[in-house]
Amino acid sequence: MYAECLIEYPTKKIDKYFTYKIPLELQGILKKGMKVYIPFGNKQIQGFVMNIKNENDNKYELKEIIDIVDKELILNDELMDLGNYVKDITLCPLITAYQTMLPSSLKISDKKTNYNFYKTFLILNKSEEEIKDYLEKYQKENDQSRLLKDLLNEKKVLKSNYKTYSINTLKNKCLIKEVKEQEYRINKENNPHLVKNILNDEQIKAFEEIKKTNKHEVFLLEGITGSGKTEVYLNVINEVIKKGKKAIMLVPEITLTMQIVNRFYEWFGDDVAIFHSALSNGEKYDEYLKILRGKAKVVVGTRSAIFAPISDIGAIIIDEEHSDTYKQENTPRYNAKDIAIKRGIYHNCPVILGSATPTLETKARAIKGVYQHLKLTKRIGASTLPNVLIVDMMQEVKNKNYIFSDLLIQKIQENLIKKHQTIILLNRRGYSTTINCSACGYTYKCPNCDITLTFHKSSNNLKCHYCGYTLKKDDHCPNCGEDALNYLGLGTEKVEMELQKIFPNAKILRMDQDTTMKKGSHEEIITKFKNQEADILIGTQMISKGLDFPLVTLVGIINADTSLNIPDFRSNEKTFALLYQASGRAGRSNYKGDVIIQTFNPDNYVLNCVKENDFEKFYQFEMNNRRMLKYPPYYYLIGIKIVANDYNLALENANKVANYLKNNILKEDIILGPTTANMFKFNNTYRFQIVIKYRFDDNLKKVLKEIDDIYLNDNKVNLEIDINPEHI
DNA sequence: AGGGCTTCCCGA
DNA sequence: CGGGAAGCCCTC
Repeated sequence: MYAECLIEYPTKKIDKYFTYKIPLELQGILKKGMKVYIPFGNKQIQGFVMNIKNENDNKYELKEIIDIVDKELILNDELMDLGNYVKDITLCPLITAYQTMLPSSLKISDKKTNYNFYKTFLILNKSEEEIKDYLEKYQKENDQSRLLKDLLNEKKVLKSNYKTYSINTLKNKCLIKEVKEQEYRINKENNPHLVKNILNDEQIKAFEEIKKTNKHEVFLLEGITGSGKTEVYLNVINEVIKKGKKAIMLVPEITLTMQIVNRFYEWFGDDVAIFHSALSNGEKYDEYLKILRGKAKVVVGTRSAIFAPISDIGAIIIDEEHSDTYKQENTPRYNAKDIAIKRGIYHNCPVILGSATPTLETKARAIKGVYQHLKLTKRIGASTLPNVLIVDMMQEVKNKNYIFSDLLIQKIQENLIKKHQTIILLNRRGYSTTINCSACGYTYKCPNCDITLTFHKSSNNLKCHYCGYTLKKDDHCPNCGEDALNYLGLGTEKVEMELQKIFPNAKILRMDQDTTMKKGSHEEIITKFKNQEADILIGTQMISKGLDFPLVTLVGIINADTSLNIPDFRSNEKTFALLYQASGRAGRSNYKGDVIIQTFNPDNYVLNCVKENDFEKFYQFEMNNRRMLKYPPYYYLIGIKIVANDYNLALENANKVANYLKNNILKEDIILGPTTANMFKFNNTYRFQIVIKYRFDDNLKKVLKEIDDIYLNDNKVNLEIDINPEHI
């Protein structure tokens, strides 16, 4: 017997099968879809079994498979096929597709404990009698005996309450062992107070439509912020479970979505498995096995959870479907929405895309009838949509208001008096975005990347937000030595300091990448704010998503222009979604909410659509732009990046690629570029970009593969092909 | 990917 | 002629 294997190295150069002999003792046990240890060249690596066959048509002597990595870890036929699909739509090496599906860790010893989603407990590993005997002989009163006595009384104790030394000693004597339990796990039994909210007529209608379907169908659940989409999901999944089937629910980012995850635990308790990249390898492995063994009926997770190895899928839900986190930005560059639909077809089950601000592609398909369009137009309960005001910062600057407008200050003041809470959004971290010298014009720039360094006052450092380069700031200009450094631009850190100056008694929290470095700090900040331990929360876009703070009645958006000015075809769409979502944080209870948008472009159409809370109007406007500029959903896009350490080499090859495309693809296809890519110089590599816009071209993928092959053996020039890119 | 083998270029 | 770097090729 022989096995055809893929090699663990993710390179297109060796993206082919290697045949190995299956030793007798593994025959019958080894299955396709398993990982194995194999000799390769002069070392031992991992392989992935694609096929098992009786005949060997190779002429040379074959090597033998050494062992199976994990007998339980095996990919089923659906997922084996899905790997080929991922390769086909993203042009990645096949092994990369399987590596994304399987938990990366294979060694259970890899487990990291004490991660915030889990707690580690200790239990006895011997009978109570044996422990009592041991204690009698031991005769000492210390941490070790205390631990054993506690265990006799309580059966299970928290590891963190005891000294590591005592634990290790007792573990070595095989008297105790460790078990890990999920911290957030709420069993149905322990939680009899589950409140199933009563659905309103729109929610019922949406739920009934989805429930009714007995075939694969894609639904767009378009519901304004606060309209109760989650309750619809919960009911759908409940129905799926009743039928003996299972469900996958994708969320954009789990740390920011714990409120939703907790709601899932309330409904489904132990039937829920969570899956996301912040889990340690050991934890991922555990959750994966739980799913594989059929112990999980609902998988909640981020992008890669779409590959969860469950059979009998009854529904796939993608919450906040417009979120760009569903597109993977490195190989394999897949979009979880495509995988969801592929799996939906396989399992003959509905796929539900939910959002208040769906992508234009999704909305257009819903309007065309490709997807079934369900709408939630009313906020649940007594809450109403907030009142949005636009403030012209051009006028404010004349009054020397560079950061906060008079109106925003006044509203914050009122809120402080009323003991209501305020959220301030600024989509840029750090203190100031640029430092320059007014004497000689010197600007601090990253030596590796083509951007200015952002100043972080708390650490007195200048940081590159691309590559992480850090530099200590000098007191004087490093170029001319003058004491003339200017701080330009604005970040969350500065907003926090300035606001504290204006309101010295207000309690202010800041949430951005710099304050959430530690695991669990997201949760900590959110919980503090929710418990009203602070009056004002300042943050970047991470505070705009899905959070529900009943007492927030004011949202201030500082410099709404930043995201409008990003040179990307989606910048309008992203801006609308960000501001609309942020606005949705205001007035989620009985109090009427206010949103203040500060901008230098008060007449901007997108901002005015936000002001009017009118997604429909925005949609019409932006569809028109996209049609005229030939962008999705009217045209498909392909992005090709040409990357090299040398500027000229990159440019030269970018031109070569463009020429090759011109000669080989349809005349109707549009080729843009080569131009410098978005992060033109990044980590000392130069990046050029070509964009293809096309409508119908069956031959295109073949041409892309050809180009890809040309650069296979070039180790100076790298190609990155992104099919249906999220950003260009 | 990574190791080994070949080639090629330059100083002596 | 020799050494070292760069390129090329192979791995079941």
